[in-house]
Amino acid sequence: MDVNVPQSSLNPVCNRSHTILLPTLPYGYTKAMTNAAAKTERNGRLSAEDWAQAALDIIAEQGVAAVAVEPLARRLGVTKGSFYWHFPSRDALLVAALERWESVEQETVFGQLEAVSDPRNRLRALFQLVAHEVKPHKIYSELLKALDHPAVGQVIGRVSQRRLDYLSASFRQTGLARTDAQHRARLAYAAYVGFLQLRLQLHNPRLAHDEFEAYVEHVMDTLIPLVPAPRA
Amino acid sequence: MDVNVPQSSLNPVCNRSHTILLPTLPYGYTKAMTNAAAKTERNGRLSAEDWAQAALDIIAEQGVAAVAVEPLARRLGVTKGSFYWHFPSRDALLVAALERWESVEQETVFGQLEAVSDPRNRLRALFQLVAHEVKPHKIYSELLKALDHPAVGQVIGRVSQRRLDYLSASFRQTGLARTDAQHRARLAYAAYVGFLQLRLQLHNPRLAHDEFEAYVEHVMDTLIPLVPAPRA
DNA sequence: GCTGTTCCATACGCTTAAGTATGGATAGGC
DNA sequence: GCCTATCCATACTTAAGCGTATGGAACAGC
Repeated sequence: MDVNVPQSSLNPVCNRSHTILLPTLPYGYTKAMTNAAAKTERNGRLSAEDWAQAALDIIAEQGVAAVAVEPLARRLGVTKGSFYWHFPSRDALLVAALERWESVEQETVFGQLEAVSDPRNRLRALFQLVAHEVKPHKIYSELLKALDHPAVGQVIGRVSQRRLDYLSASFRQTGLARTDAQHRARLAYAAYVGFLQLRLQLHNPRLAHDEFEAYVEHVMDTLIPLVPAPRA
Repeated sequence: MDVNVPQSSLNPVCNRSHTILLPTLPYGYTKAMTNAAAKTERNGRLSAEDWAQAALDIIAEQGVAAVAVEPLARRLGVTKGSFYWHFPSRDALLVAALERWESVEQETVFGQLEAVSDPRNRLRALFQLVAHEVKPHKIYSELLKALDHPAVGQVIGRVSQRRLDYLSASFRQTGLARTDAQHRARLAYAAYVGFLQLRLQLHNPRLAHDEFEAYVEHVMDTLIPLVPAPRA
């Protein structure tokens, strides 16, 4: 019936290790990615982590809806017979991918800011970080679009709450009253989320570089309070 | 082969007029909706506008991806034989729905604010409007999630630009310099978009009413500039 | 070098949705 | 009352994608 030659007989290993290395790394998964790639380099087998990482790559590129078993299998150079050995269902893969993302999300965004002691400078550093590293927030942006899915909603809820708490604490340290700090944190975070949505596909005139820098400066000046009492 | 009784022989007209009236109106389409309902009441036929409106309803409820021909046909009490008489493809329906939305979007949000002359009060009224009427912005929020689709991107681009211009002009009238007004408009609009995303599914503790009002007040105090020179 | 576990290919059935073809129903003009 | 344009139902075909069943390849341990 099938006159096609099975592709595994054409290139047994090189194919999948090729397709796994091709896509640019979405972000801080370098360590885990190296492990996966090394594992894939050693032998042609895949692990559940490889599938979860591939799912995250697809999410970053095409959104949660694009996490489909057969396309992912093609991308990894295998068939879905492989997938259903590692996972019982497509939903289980999504959950695993979300867990993987949540576990490494912490240190990638907020971790490198703990060195800055002054809260105002820390907030400024955070704003600059967010403004210029778009790729890291691609997954988060796509997950926001898929909040309808219950598993996504739970993860996003936890992550957003942690980030809001972090922001709130930083604003509190700048001298704001507690409720003001909470409200300011909400406002800043909403601006962040909206920025993600509006930037990624709405950059038609593609905001000139200098103008964008001025915008970020304006945001920081507007949202980060001045010193409470200069104590001259 | 098919032992099922054709549903059209069960209730030839009542069915579709029933399903068309059941869903709560998403927002200001009452006039057009009444026309459609009346037309559907007169005879059992549908128009292209009925299909476009049904598509908008589905978008508001379940997002752009849920705009599918057969589910919509079931909802309207017809089969897809009807659809493909009015539209050549599913994509054409989407485009028609987007055009319909864009054409009525103007006056529903910004139209009722032209009475307020003072720019600060107008901005405050706008913020209050946006904060408390969530349903009208449901479609916009869903369209934001579907920016990948080119047709959606174009419409959202135009609408967002108009809104940004409106905001920018209002901020300009409060005394801000032109670039500051543009940046403030961007910031306010990003906060609006992020608010939409975070509110709809992220209201786990469901922000107490009073706390939410205080938040809105905080946002207005933060983003709306004070009078430039009180001229006492 | 044999065995059992691990991983994967192939082939299948099921479901949903897009689109096409064609004939039937209905309304309105005359 | 007939006739034509308008609107819709039915019955296909095609394409994806999820999930299952089963046999085969590859590797580890001994």
